Amino acid sequence: MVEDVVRTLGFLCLGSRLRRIGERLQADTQQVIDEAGVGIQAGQYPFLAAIDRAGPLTIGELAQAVGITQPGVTRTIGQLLELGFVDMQSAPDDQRRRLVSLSDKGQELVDHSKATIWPCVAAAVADLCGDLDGPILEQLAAIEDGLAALPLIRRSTVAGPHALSTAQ
Amino acid sequence: MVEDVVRTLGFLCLGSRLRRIGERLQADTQQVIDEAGVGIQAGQYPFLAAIDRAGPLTIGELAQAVGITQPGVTRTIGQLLELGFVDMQSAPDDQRRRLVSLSDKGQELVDHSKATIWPCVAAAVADLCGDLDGPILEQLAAIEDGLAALPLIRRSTVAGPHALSTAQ
DNA sequence: GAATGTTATATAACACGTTATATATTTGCA
DNA sequence: TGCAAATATATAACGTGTTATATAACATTC
Repeated sequence: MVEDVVRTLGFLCLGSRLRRIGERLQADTQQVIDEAGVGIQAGQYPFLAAIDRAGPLTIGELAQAVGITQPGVTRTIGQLLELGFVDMQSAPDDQRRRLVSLSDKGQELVDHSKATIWPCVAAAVADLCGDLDGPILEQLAAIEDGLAALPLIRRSTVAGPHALSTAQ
Repeated sequence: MVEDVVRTLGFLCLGSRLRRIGERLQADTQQVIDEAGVGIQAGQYPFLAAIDRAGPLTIGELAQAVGITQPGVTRTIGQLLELGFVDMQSAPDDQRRRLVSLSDKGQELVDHSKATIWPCVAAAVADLCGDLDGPILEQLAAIEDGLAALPLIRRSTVAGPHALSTAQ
């Protein structure tokens, strides 16, 4: 077995390491979402949550809210438009701004998710790292080891269309 | 100003958040590398470091060492081959395996980096988060705030070809 | 020892972030 | 008023991760 250099190098590779763990966590979260039978990508949720919390937002405001650049927002909102979860219209006072709002279908998805998937994911992640403390490198090691020992989806129980096949 | 939903949602968006911080850290690290006049990508360093530490490694071993999937390794090693930092040859006993080793130029780069860039990056990251403690969400908030207050490159001092322009 | 399965790497297609730049609208000032 | 600058979004090109699959070499089994 080859040593994990990214872990060994510590602070020097912290960027790579955070990315790597984030990708792993998002992939695991995606499993929970798929399990619940919701046809959406994990990375699209923050956009819907932002609009749900703040009301209709422009592309630029969404970029601030979600913390990515404007072209990334434009693309993801394009997908959510295709999927019918959001609507977009020009702001009446400024034709450059596009106001993005939740469609009925989008609001339903958010309401359903708030009641089922989101608490489960949050609880599973909290189970993974909620009690951790101490230096960040040690916590990250614990998170990686924890995910290897028991993936996120095994730490959550979502009631959904496929619940029977996964309930233990 | 719009609220940062990814931060607000806490454990629910931890994956997105780790990715986002990791990307930011890597981009900041890239600035330090560029400043030092080394023509390499931040994400390529762990590959060189792995071979430096363990000796020649196969594609599969590199995937383990760096913690990404095999196609990702194949691509990055292709780039490092183009750049002349590594050599690749089939293993004598098993023609399927490709042994990747540091070229003279690659070994020089690693030796130089070990003496200059790497300690600076590690020190800058340690300055950012070395003294942190407590729950991970709080530490992540401190890291994001810290980067916004003083980017990584302002926390490091690299002696390099452009040192004059950046020394304070 | 030829067929079959397994393993290691390469390639293709895609996801989703970035930077750089184009376009459309609004703002501000001579 | 009309034109230059600023702002908001869209688009293009790229980086780097993923999964799925193809290919080549080795291992096994009858």
